[in-house]
Order: sequence, then C-alpha cells, then structure tokens
Amino acid sequence: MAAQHRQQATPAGHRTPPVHTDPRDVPLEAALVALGDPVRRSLVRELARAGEWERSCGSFDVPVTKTTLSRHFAVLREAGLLEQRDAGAKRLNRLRRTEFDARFPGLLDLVVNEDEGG
Amino acid sequence: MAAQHRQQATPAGHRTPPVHTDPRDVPLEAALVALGDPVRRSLVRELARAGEWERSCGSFDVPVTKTTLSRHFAVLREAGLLEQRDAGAKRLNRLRRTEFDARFPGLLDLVVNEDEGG
DNA sequence: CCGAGTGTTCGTTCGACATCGAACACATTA
DNA sequence: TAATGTGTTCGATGTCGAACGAACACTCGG
Repeated sequence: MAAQHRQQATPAGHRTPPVHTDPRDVPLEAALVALGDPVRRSLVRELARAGEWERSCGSFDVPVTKTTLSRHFAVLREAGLLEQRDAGAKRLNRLRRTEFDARFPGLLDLVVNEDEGG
Repeated sequence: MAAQHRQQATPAGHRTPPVHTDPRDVPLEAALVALGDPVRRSLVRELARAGEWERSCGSFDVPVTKTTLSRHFAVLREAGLLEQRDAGAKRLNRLRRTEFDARFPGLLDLVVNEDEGG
C-alpha cells in the first residue's frame, strides 16, 4: 500500500471529476427542461458545429458569468447531452449526438436546426 | 341588419372565445417549455389516446384544481399543441397532431410514447 | 514559488410560474 | 327562475431555478 500515488487525481479546480449520466437513463422531463433554456440550447448548437473535444467550457459566447455557465454545463451533463474530459486546466466537451439521438429521436435535431438570430 | 342575432356568441363562462396559435408560429422554446411540465404532458398523452373533439377540459384525470387545469390548457393552446371548440357549456379539445408534427418532427411522439406510470 | 488562467462550490437575490380559493359568466336542466 | 355544471379571471402564496459575486482548487507559464 504505502502512499499510493493519487492515481490521476482531479484536475482544474474540479475537486471531483465530472459525473456523467447515460442518455438511456435520462427521463424525458429532464431532457425537455434542459433544452428549454435558451442559453443551454445556444451551447448545444455551438457544440454541434464544432468537432468532438474541440471546445473548452470557457470558449463559449454566452452572456452569463463563469458561475452560471458552469451550472448550465452541469445540467446538460445530467441530461445526458454532453460528455466532459479534463485536459490540463481546461475541461473539454463533446456532444453525445448519436447516444442522445438514440434515446430521444429527433429532439436534438430540432435544437441544432433552430434559427439562431432573432 | 336590425338586431343581428348574436351569431355564435361565446359560450360557457368563456367571455372570449379560445385564442389559437398556429404551430408554424410557435418558437421551439415555447414548445419545449410547454412540454416540460408533467401535468401538461399527461394531458397531451390522454388526448392522443382519445378521438378528436371527444374530451372536454374537465374530463381529465390530473391532480390539480380547475383553475390550474384551465391555465395548463391555455399554455398548450399557445404552444400550438391543441385546438379548442365550445360545445354548449363544455369546451372540447383536439390534439393538433399532424400540424404540430410538421413543425417539430418527432417531438410529439416522444411525449405520447413516454412511459406513463413511474 | 508566484502569478494568471480555468472551472467549481457557496450563499444570496430575484423573477417566473405552478398552485390555490373565491368570484364571475355562461349553459343546461329541473 | 333557481340550481347545478363547466370553465375562466383575479389576487395571493410558495417554490424552483437562473443569475451573480466571492472564495476556493487546480494547472501551467514565468
């Protein structure tokens, strides 16, 4: 045993690693509520345009503070909409396209294809 | 002209006839928020099982008072999810299946096929 | 080691909405 | 006409969630 060396601790201000929810375990209500918020839909859309693991949390153009942004990401994660991976100080994101699509066919498409500007 | 006989006035405690919103004019946000509520989804599901114009507002089995129920119906109407028609003292309902489906493909199916009991 | 950068947690505030009871409006029936 | 049934509007209440600032934890570059 003797001082096992902290195997892969928890990076970047994240005492705890990101907790994921499998889309298959997500109730419809959680999905609808998560996507009911305009900021979160904006995040999802931007994420859909980008490649996987390309964007970090802070790289999104939304009119909210860090605190609120962090909360939104947590909600999306719990709704099975995205997966997160720590890379150094940053936390990278990936939209769970196919998995979420399998669980709620058509739903994600509606959001992604939503008209952006007013 | 002379005393035109009130052509089809406004029945049943409804001073004003029901105001409808065409599904094509409904923003995605309104649809998601409307369907985010469990009571409203329950109404939609029950309505999907029944035939058109078969059920009146009061005939639904939901754990809320008349007041709240009336409000929920208004929200569903504004979200383009249902059409209402006055018949005597009652107000009958019809799910706008095909129209809503055309505007938001797949969305209504998710709700209708949702598992009912916990 | 010290700063700057990234993201979370804590505690609070605020607005939106689901809910209710009471009062009202209209229809139907006795 | 009175009584009942159906559905809405009004005003008040309670709860939930979005938003924020400040403090904290961790990484990385000087």
